[in-house]
Amino acid sequence: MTRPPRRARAVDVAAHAGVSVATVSFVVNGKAEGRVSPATRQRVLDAIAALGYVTDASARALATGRRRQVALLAHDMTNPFTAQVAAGAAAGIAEATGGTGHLLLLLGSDESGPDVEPVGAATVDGVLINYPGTLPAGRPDLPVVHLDDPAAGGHQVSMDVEVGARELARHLAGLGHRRVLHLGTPRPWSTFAQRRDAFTAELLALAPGAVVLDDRCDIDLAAGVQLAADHAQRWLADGVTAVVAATDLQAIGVLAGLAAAGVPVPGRLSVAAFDDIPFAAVATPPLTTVALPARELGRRGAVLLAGVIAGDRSEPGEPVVLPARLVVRDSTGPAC
Amino acid sequence: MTRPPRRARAVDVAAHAGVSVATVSFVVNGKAEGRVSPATRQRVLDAIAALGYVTDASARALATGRRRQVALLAHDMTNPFTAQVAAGAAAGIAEATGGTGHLLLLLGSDESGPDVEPVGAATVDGVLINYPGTLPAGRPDLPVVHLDDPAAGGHQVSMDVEVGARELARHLAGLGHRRVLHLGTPRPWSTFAQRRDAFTAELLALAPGAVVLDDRCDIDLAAGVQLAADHAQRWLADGVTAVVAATDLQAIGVLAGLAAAGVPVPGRLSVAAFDDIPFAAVATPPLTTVALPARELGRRGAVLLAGVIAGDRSEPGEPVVLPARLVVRDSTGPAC
DNA sequence: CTGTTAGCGCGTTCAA
DNA sequence: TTGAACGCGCTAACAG
Repeated sequence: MTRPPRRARAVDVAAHAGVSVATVSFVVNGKAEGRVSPATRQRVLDAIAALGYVTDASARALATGRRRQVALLAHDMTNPFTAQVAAGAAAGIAEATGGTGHLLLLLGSDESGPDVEPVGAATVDGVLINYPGTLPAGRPDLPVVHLDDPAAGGHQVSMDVEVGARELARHLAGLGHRRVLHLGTPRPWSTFAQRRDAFTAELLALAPGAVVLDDRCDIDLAAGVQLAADHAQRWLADGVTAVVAATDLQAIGVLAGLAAAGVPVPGRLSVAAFDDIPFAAVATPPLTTVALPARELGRRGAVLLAGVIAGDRSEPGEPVVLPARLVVRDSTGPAC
Repeated sequence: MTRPPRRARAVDVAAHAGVSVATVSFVVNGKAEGRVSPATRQRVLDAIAALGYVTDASARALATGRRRQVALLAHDMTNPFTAQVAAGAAAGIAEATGGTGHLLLLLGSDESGPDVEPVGAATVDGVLINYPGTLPAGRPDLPVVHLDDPAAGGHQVSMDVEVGARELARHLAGLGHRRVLHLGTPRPWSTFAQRRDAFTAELLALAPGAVVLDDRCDIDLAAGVQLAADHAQRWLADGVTAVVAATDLQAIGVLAGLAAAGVPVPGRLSVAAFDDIPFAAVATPPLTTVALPARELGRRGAVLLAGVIAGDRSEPGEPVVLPARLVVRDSTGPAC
């Protein structure tokens, strides 16, 4: 058993400061108040600095039962939206624990979906879930916060996707669009169903004769490009004047595919989507999209999770719903 | 001290199977061969399944000295290139440890830079570094692998950025460009310096009278847009016919800024860069860029790190250098 | 082939 | 105000 060379341990600090390990523990954990004299405390602090002592996370976890780690489960962190959620979650964790404390652990950085084994192994105190999957059994009461999954029970923070979808429907209806293609995804996420349903309902309400057709492709650039290249002519033949994608990534791909196919946007076809990732603003043409606060989603989720872990609120309160709003840019125009 | 309700422990499994904890430990860790009879082994396996037992990661880490976690230090995983590196690293870790084992821990998901505290706290067995920063003291011999940092010592995997840069120089020189603007970054990364120097050297070698001007901006879309909007006219006035950015992100921003300013690309100005993130292919016009294998960089780095941790090779061998190649698309054309 | 037992480093109760 | 001692769950010598 090769073991890394010894770092300073609490015993060493204790010896160096001429106190017991208990005292060291107290000052390290901020429980010195009324238990350790200021002078002693300082001696311990000096010893810690001198020895470069850092509490061993594993030992502490074993002793306290808290890992100081939380996981963010997502299916693909290569997706800009997910990356923003993660960045927000990291910020939220730092914020909620005072910087020093829990840290963020990303699983499933790939399309293959998260490896949830660590969750079962009690590597984490809680989980932020941003994909519809199942947790490993064996940890039934692990604190969990669902992100952007309105259908999930329990603690959750989501976004007012419906409001945004309706705003988009109004925008398009006002532009005269009556036949729009909705580009969904093969993934059964409740948020996507919600986007589609709210959009459709509002469009039909505003324009009774309107028709919403359906198509779908994976959430990635290449899939969008391919789909548009293959289906653009059919869409046009079907009388479609606008396509609404579930995500910006798909829409940006579609934009590229349409450009390659020589279909003018928004001249011949309007394109809109959801998310407002940074690339949406620099697409050609700049993409009209329902801006979803990804970063804030992650941040709020992390703060909520930290609260649940700390025991602030064990009962799932009102789900947190973040605002979404339509950002009109140049990819949408009057129906032709 | 509130403690989560008890999950099954090794003792429970042992009791359930009518064996000792040692036996349980052996079968759990795959060391049953020649020590535990197949029948006993099966009994233990059944007990594990029945009880839903999962080894506690903290306890195991404390006992073995290995955390089964590695960290990837990066400054912003919101950057598509970084995200790919991370995805590759996750795959590499899984590959090197047989899937069940080390997991990836991302730090510094933000622009603020990584929070290296966990490294000091011995939360990880090794570190993958993708930014020029310092590790916390106190862990002098922690296994480290540098990614895309040719100037770093020790174990490292990088990319043949120089070859790519020279190829780009040849491409541009062949197109008649003699005055090109190099768009660098404020960050002192050795890889960026290398990109610039190799490009410049080759261009001057091919076209003795050529001039490479300098400008710089942060590695993000908005910075590129802003810079182009502000400086495009000056660049043109200076006789610049091509701009080479250190990263695709900057270039894509520049493309958008140029479009807004009404400067035709590649008609009036050619634009090229490094990385080949997925968005480069769908930019308008599609971006000519030096493709850098981000995913493979992460994967190889992880595999190498796993090897170092396992003790396969403690001496930094030949640095791994991955190939880079120029991908010519439509953003570059003849100098005007 | 299987069981016993001593740590791993830290947190915390209890006694001093 | 401080120190001694036990337990967290697991691994791995060492006995048997």
